[in-house]
Amino acid sequence: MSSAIRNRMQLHQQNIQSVLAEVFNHQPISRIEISRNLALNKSTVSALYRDLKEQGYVEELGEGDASNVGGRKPVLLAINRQYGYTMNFDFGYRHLHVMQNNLSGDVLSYRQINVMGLKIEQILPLINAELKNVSAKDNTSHGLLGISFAIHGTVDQNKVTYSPFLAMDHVDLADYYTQKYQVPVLLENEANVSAVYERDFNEANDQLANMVTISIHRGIGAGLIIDQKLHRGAHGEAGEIGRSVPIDGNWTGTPGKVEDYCSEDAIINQIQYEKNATDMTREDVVRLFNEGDKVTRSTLSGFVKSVAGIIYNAANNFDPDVVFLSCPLLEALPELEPRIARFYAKMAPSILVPIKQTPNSHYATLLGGCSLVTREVLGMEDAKLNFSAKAPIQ
Amino acid sequence: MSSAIRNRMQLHQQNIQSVLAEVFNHQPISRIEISRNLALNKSTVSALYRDLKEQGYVEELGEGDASNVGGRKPVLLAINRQYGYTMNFDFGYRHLHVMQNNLSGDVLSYRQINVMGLKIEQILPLINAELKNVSAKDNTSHGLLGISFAIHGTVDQNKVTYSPFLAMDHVDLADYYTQKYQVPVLLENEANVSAVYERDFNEANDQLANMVTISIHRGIGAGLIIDQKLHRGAHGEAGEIGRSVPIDGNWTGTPGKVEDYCSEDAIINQIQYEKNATDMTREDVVRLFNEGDKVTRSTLSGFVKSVAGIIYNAANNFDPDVVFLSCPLLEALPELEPRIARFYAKMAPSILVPIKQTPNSHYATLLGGCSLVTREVLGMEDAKLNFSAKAPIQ
DNA sequence: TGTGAGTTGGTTGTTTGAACAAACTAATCT
DNA sequence: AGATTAGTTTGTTCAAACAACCAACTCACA
Repeated sequence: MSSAIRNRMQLHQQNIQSVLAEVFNHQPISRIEISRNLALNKSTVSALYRDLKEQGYVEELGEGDASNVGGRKPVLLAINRQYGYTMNFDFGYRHLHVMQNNLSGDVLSYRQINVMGLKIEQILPLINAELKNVSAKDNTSHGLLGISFAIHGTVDQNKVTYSPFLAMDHVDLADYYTQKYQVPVLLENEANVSAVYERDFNEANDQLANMVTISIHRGIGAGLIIDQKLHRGAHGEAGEIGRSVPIDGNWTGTPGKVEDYCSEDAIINQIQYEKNATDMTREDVVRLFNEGDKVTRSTLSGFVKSVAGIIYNAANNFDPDVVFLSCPLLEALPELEPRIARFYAKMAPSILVPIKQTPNSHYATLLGGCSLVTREVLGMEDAKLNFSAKAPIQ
Repeated sequence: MSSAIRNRMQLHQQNIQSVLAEVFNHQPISRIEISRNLALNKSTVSALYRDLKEQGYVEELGEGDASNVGGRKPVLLAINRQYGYTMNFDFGYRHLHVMQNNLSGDVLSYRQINVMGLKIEQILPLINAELKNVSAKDNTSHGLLGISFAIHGTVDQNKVTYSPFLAMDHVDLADYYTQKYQVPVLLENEANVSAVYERDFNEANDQLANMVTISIHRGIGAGLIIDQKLHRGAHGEAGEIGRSVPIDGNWTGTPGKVEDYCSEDAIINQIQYEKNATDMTREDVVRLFNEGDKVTRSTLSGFVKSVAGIIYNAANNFDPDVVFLSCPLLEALPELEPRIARFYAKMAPSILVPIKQTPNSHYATLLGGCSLVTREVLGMEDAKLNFSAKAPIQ
């Protein structure tokens, strides 16, 4: 309760934020419309907007259309796309994904950089070069505003606490880049930013309070949106569903984890093993499947059942409005999705949570990071921001 | 964002609520202390308190001690214990538990009524008699303020959606008692109210934002406190962990659920089966265990391992600050708890979530219901209320 | 033991400032 | 011209902040 607003000054600050959120979510929008949406007097909105404009976050786009029964044309307001930009990174297994976004979340540039087999010490110079390169071309008023990193592992207190595929616990990314650029730097788990993406960039989810994004890459993790907020847990480990063990009444010793049976890695390894092959990739699996290879087909049948079970368990644990799957393998084999849905439907007794795919999972990851760091830049961590509303390019 | 405070009237209302919450949480408390806690001017607090007093929720208890360096004695304020009372029920398997509480959550009376084998139609008259009886003895100013029911099943929209042990989907308790008494009537899942109990009645949990209460009775369910709020899920089914299925890569047909292996019922049935007995109760199991019966000991060893696994999975899913166990069987056999903790510690790689027992689970259930309905009476659903702060009985 | 300085709790009357309301200007339509 | 809508200006409102006060206590010192 100590964060609740109590006096007029705090009320004023919050109302400024509300106006900014309205501009963000409904741009281009007129003052009078904001006034109606927020139930604030139009003169109040005008005053609040003046303050915002002094900060530089917003700008006038020109006049809109007048109502068809006469009346003055409204002046359309929008987020200032020339204010600055954020840089958002995703440490993939094979590629470092890099995205540059403006304050409104529009994609300014996107690049993949091959980092296969590189150590973090070798990747850092590539990141620095990227930042330098973008900075040189920049002509915004405030330049770099913030940086986000999506981590395939767990993050606590803005530090990597577990990173199975890329050793990086000896490098403090947040500290390093905050020192270097004096801007907010944010690390977040990859499943978590995917979940944030669905909340903030997908207009279809506007009214949904609870969402689970199940990310199946080299490991398995879930990003949890609960009551419109990202639930990180006490130590940033909420949604680590890949570590779950079976409870079947008769286990001895250390039981196997979900991840051991149905991560993308586990599936590829199993097929590899049964086919006596080495160095197989996802593309090999997709090819084998499409060629009708029996071993691959049967392994992926098991995968389908397991994923259905994982969805069922997640639905029982969190009871979300919707479950998203973020899985490149499933993206490449879209025919598996209805089979997963069928298996899931068989298990669930009454309530069926809709299952949807998050297309282009790397893009989603980067945009989720963009949302988080943009919020930090604007000081709007808890506001409802809809990044899918795009003002027309001028 | 439409629920955010925007104008002075709403601000005023919220500040009144804040003062009420301060009185509730720190009673007996003086105006000046509230002023300091809320960072509101003392004259403002005085004015807000005057409003509250008109409503009747608060009262003056008399003067407190002056500071030891001199100064006027403070006037101590507290929740008006004579304002009214709430009635809180828990449908146990063998007993209907009934508790009467005042506005501050103090227990005014508690009774168990044998309902073994009765149908809901036969239980309703018993509830009505109880309400009438309490009402006759009452001398508060506003009498009955609200009613809560703890349900061993799922609840959505204040209606029972699933109730395995007591058929009650044909009775609308909320509708019936709201009509009859014109007060708020609240139904809630038993694990959920247990979780609310830990949040609101256990001072030790004051700073903890995330808690999981695992309730192992005839079934298994979890109550989730996430970010200090009860997470019910989209359909009131969050935390139904008893329905989880094992993901082990090779299941066929319908897999068994957690509940089938390690609910109290499952354990009793298994021992019963292996000993060729009938109609065993928890007390029989406890006796057999204490007598050193081999079958019972070995079955409970399996139970211990399963519970450890359930805790581990819950910790991975929700990453809470603490896990509570609410289980009469474990309460009766306290020596099992350290064994559960040991097994859990073996599974968890790094972060160990503390495990605690909720003693006297029926009491906890009733008090959790009391908290929820009291909040509704006061219109303070989302405030942080600490029911463990008790003013001295006058 | 009595008095006065210092301290704290609480009230009263005044000021402040952000939201509001009304009257205004501006710009469109029919 | 009259109706309608967008936005500004000017003055009002009212809840919180403030300042000055009263009430009631402690303690030191005579």
